[in-house]
Amino acid sequence: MYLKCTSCRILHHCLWDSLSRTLLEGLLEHSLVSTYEPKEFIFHERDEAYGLYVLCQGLVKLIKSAQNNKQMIVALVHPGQLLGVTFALNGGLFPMSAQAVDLSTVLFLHRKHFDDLLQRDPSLSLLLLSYSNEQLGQTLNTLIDLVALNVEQRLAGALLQFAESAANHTNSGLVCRLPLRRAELADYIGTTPETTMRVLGKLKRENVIKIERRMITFLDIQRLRELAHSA
Amino acid sequence: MYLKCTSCRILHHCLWDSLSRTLLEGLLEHSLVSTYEPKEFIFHERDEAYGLYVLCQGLVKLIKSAQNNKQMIVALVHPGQLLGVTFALNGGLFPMSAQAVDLSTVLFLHRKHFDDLLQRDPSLSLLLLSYSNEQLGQTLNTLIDLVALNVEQRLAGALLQFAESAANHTNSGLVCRLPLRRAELADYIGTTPETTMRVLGKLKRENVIKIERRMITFLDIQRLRELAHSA
DNA sequence: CGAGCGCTTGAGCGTCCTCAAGGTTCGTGG
DNA sequence: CCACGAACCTTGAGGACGCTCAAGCGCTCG
Repeated sequence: MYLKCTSCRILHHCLWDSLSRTLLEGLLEHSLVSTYEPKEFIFHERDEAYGLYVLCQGLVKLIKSAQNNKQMIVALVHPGQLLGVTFALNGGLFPMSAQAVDLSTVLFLHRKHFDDLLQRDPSLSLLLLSYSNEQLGQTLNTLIDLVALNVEQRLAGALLQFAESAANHTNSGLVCRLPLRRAELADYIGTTPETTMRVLGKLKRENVIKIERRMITFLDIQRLRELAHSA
Repeated sequence: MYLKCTSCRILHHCLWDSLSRTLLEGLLEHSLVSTYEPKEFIFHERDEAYGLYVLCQGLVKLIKSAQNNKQMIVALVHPGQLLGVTFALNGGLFPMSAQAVDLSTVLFLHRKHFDDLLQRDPSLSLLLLSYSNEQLGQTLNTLIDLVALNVEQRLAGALLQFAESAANHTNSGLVCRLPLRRAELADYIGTTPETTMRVLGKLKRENVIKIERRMITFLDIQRLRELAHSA
């Protein structure tokens, strides 16, 4: 289900701010848009990287799997961000899979058009380089958190991320929709659903958070920060 | 202690194979060389990245630290490889520290000269991009190993790396020098020195390896592969 | 209204960490 | 050349954190 996307506004923001107008329009002209249902894969680990993906709407998780049917959510991708960074250039393979969490609209640019753009504006590759480095830095943070922090600290950290990205104030505190299900949350912080539940339960009992369905209320965000950062 | 390095041969290999001769010579002309004793730092986490580093001789570890004086060896850098990838371009901060393991010779290229090179040959940035992606892929592998594998599997994997990179055949099996001390080995596979010792002891008792001082003999490398890959 | 999936909680146990102590190697200076 | 201290290596005992397996409940959607 491919459509031309000439009216997509998301590209005018975020990463692409520093690009020239001609580049942006070239991107809009040659790229293809498709939508993905929740749990649908955009690409799989070890797929050949035929091009570049940009998320327009929705939420996508990047996951890496191991043999023993364990997996880890390596990153969450928000609208305006790239998927699969630039493995497309190597003609290489994706090191992880991309799977829609919510209904998502994704823009795809084939490698050949991408190469054209790079020819026209060499500064594009520098932008991508800084993006790739950003990704690397994020992954290193995930890595060190995994060895140095316990589950409660990691969970607190993840919840704080959600709070910062999409929370609304109400009279009882910050409120936002949990973007991930319990099992996904577990994969995100590198633990099991059961352990995630137990720690969530502890936070609820201590009146740090409140959860109803997919909505989470941050009753004591200061306490949550203490839990995330201290020993 | 800076010296001009016009005779360094290492740059003619490895990463730089695909660069033009003029670029290579520009690199040799403008870069500075210094040597580092074991345990000496080349740069620290959160340092401003003033330029690019290339390892000519020796061995360097990239480490990331957490509050609770835990740390993790994020990568080992061998001669011909880059340190700190290209955080230099952002004018950003290093996300990890670089510390010499063995006596090491390191080439430094200031950002301003690096920018000149990028101007002259835009394909350089693509090369760096693929290098950065390679790093990211490696880090993702470390990450998934950490959540999906136990200590024995990770240790077996690390030992196999050493065997592949620098082993000599003898009549009793493959032999090589362990590049890391016990505590470093522990930081490399994300555990404690004590646990590392216990698993090493188990492997010795089972006649999979033999260790004397810093020399390790691989008595049954096939068994080691089984331990690394299976559940 | 029923089936399936997601959520929640419990019991038991295994892996790995912590703390502690003793032995060995290495470097340095007398 | 030897002696000493420091860093490193090695092993033990004990315990905590988080995983596994299992079961019941609730929501949601066909």
